Amino acid sequence: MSTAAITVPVTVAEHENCPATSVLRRVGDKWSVVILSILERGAHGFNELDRSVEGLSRRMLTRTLRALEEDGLISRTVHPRVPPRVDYALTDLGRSFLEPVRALGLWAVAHQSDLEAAHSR
Amino acid sequence: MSTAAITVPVTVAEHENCPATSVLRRVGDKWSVVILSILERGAHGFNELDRSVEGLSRRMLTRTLRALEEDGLISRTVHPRVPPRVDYALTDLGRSFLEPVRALGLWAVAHQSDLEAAHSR
DNA sequence: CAGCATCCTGTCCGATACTG
DNA sequence: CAGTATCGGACAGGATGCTG
Repeated sequence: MSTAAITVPVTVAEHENCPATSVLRRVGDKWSVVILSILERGAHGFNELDRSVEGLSRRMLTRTLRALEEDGLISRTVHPRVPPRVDYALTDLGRSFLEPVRALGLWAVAHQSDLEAAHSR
Repeated sequence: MSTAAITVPVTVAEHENCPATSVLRRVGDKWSVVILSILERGAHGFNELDRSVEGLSRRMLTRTLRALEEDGLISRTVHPRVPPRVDYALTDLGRSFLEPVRALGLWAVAHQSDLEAAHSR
C-alpha cells in the first residue's frame, strides 16, 4: 500500500507489510467503527453493547472486541464478582484512531449527493 | 453508523443507510486504495495497472475498477482503435476522497509502534 | 453475565481458460 | 489489448445451543 510505486510494481510483501493495510481493513469491517463510536461515549459491558446494536450477533461482538483489543484500540477490564462484569473502554490510541475515521465519515456525508448521483447510472 | 445512539439502539437500517458505511467498506477492500493511489499519478490503461500491482488478478482488477467507477471515484475512457485502449483516471471526487484516506494512512504510520506493541501480546 | 463451540450461507478473491 | 466465464478455497458473519 505504498504511496510510491508506479513504474515499480507494488509487491505482495509491500502490501501485506504496510502498516496502513491492516488499519484500512479494520476500518472496513462491519462493526468495528460502530463499537468504537459507542465506546467513545463511555465504558460499557458486553451485554450492554450487544443490546445497543441491533443486528449484531454475540459471536461477531466477541470477535470484534477481541480484534480491537489486540490492536490496542480498546481495553478489557474484568471485575471479579458474581455475576461477572467486564467493561470495555476506548484507549487513548482508540480515541486518536477515531479522528481520521471521523474525517472519512464527514467526507462521506459531505459528498453524499455526488456518490448517489454516480451510483444512479 | 450513526455517531449518536447509545441508549437508543443502533438499527440495521441506520447502519445500512448511513452514507459512511459504504465508504468505509470501500476503504477496507483489498485493492481500491492501491489502485486509486496509482491513478493519482496519472491515467493508466488496464494492462498497465495489471502489471503495476503484483498479486492483483485481472479478475479483481476488473471488479475493483467497476466498483470505483460506480462510486464516481474514477473515470473510464474507451478509445476506439485497434488494439483497443481504455484509460482509467481519477475524478475530482476520487482525488478529494484520497485526502481523508491519506489521513488514515498517516495515522497508521504515526502509530505503527503502538500497534505493534499492542499486537505483541 | 459473558462468553465459546458448532453449523451454515454468502461473499471475497485467486487460478485458469476463453473472447471481440 | 481489455476484458468475461467458471471453478474452488478461504473467510466473514448470522443462528443456535451450551458453559463457568
